[in-house]
Amino acid sequence: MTSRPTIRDVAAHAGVSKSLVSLALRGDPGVRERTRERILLAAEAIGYRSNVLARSLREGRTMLIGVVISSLENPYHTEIVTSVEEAAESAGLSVLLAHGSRDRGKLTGRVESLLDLGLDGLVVVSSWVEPQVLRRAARRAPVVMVGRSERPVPGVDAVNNDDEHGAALAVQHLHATGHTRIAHVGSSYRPAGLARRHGYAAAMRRAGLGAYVRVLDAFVADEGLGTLLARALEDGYDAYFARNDVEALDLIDAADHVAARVPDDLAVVGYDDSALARRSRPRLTSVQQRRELLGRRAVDLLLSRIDGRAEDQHLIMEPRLIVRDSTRPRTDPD
Amino acid sequence: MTSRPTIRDVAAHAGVSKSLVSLALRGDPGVRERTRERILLAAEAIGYRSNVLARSLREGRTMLIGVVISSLENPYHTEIVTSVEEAAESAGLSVLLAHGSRDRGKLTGRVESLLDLGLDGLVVVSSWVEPQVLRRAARRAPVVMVGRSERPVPGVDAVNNDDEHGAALAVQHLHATGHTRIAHVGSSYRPAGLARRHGYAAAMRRAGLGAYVRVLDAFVADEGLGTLLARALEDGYDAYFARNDVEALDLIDAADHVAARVPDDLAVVGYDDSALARRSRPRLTSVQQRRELLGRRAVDLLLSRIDGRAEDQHLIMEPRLIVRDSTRPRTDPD
DNA sequence: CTGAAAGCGCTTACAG
DNA sequence: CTGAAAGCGCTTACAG
Repeated sequence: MTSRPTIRDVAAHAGVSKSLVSLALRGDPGVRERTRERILLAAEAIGYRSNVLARSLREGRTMLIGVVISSLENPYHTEIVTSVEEAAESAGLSVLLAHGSRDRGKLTGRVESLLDLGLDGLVVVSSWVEPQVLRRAARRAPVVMVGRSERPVPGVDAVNNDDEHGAALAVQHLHATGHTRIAHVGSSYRPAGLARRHGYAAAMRRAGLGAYVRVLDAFVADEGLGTLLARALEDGYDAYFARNDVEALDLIDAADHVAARVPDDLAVVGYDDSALARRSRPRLTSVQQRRELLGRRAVDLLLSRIDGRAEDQHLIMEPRLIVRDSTRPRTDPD
Repeated sequence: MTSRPTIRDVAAHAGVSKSLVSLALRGDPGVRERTRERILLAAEAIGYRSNVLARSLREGRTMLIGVVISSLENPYHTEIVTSVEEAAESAGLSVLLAHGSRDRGKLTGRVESLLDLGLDGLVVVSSWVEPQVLRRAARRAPVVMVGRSERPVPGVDAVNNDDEHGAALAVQHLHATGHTRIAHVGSSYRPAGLARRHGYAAAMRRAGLGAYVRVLDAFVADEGLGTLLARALEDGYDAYFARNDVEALDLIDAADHVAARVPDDLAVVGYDDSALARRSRPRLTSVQQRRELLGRRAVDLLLSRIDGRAEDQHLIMEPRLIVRDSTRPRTDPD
């Protein structure tokens, strides 16, 4: 709280010049070991900490990257944040986190203010950031999009989960465990939701189940999920692939209300393999995105861009299926 | 990405001096309106953005505060973060968020690196930050602790939830809905957990139920919660107050395994009123901490400390009980 | 109302 | 190996 000691104070305390202190602190080989030690001790003694602002101003880079997420309430996103942080840390970068509390305008504001800080790069883990905001941002610093944006933005790198394939994994699993009437639960028209829906329909057709394609979309139907489910059950649909874990749990809840049991009466597959999936009853079979990889790759892209790469790069990561209790075990042919 | 325009570029473009640009940008009344407009237009035209680093270096304050949380996975904490942000924003401060992913050493590191950035203040929403780290931090910038730290730290302000009272609310509610054998579920020896346990025991005694005080502590007992619950049910315990929502849901899960129904066979009260409480089955009765207030007060404390307040301040906020389906409705005397 | 100057704390050539 | 100097981009007195 009392005014912070500077390099000049260290110099005075160690009886050397200002610049020598700087050299010693950053381990320049041209400083005699004994001198260096004396300086380090002096710094320690007066509680000196390098002023990051001043250094950044001088160096022209901050060693800071920003991460933007829509909301802290989405565990899938926060896990990606953690993996970005780990990768950043091992590259010597610190991470500043900003979120928009599900508010698009606020999100834009947070992006701008992060950039005003003079970040070295930005990782966006939110499909809600508008393309033109991304575009503008990319003119100020390298930007990597994790997940889909509303549309591809030139100048912005991306690392994506293969949502079509994730949906296919779910459909294949349900099919292999004896189901044919497999419905999709999803009321989102965001990029990821759409990709999963398309992936579902395509996988159904590939499995020869095109005739059974059915989407429970509470938004379009303007009916409760419970009503939609009851009707689907009547029609013999005993398997459901939900757009994410939350919708999967909502479905299980609805099933409970009509006394249908999971997985005996209906099988359910979620998406995201979130903490919810692991702790729900029954534990949820779910498509898992490789979060730790997504984060690491995002930082890689940032670093190579900072190093001067000019062309855009888009990475696609393959998800995998985690089987738990909300679907039947695989039926061995006998 | 091309080198950022500076105040000097704006000056050249508008045909005025560097300092005039600065004055105009910050709305100094001594600049003629027409001139100011011309300068603003010039800034706009060349895409000028003030360099926050340079300004902070000059001004000696960053208008940035840091918020530290243990982990992004705790929704109770992230909601406080959001409320801190809102309060900070209306005071013209930006928030930098750091978390420790449940790792104590990492948490310390994050605190240090935030402070190295020259923050104007720090809000700590984690009981895991060590007292000596808090102490050291408080010498560098104002620090406010939200929630309990392991012990009070001189120089650090605090805003707390009244956990003893929260526990009492739970006990009173269970008692008022016809229960007398009320057990506590909690295996945490962190500050908040201890306070809730003490509050529970005290409230039981005040209600004349001291003889029924019983704690299901899977950690000390070194037995599964299921076993502890089964035994308690045998002993007639039909009401449970859990240290937090997660433990409450674990209990409901355990009850399910022994085919005991909530709230018919046993009533359950959680703590935190997290998103989990709202979406579980049955919806959980839970003690709610006033998150939005906690955040606002924390920022108030920071601001008054920045303004020079010297003495420490500790605020205590009262929680309230949110009644849902995991406890019986209040029994009207008839 | 306007311009030249100093300085925030740091790092990096550049002479010694 | 060491010291004096310039400059990162900004703001604020201080003269005009």
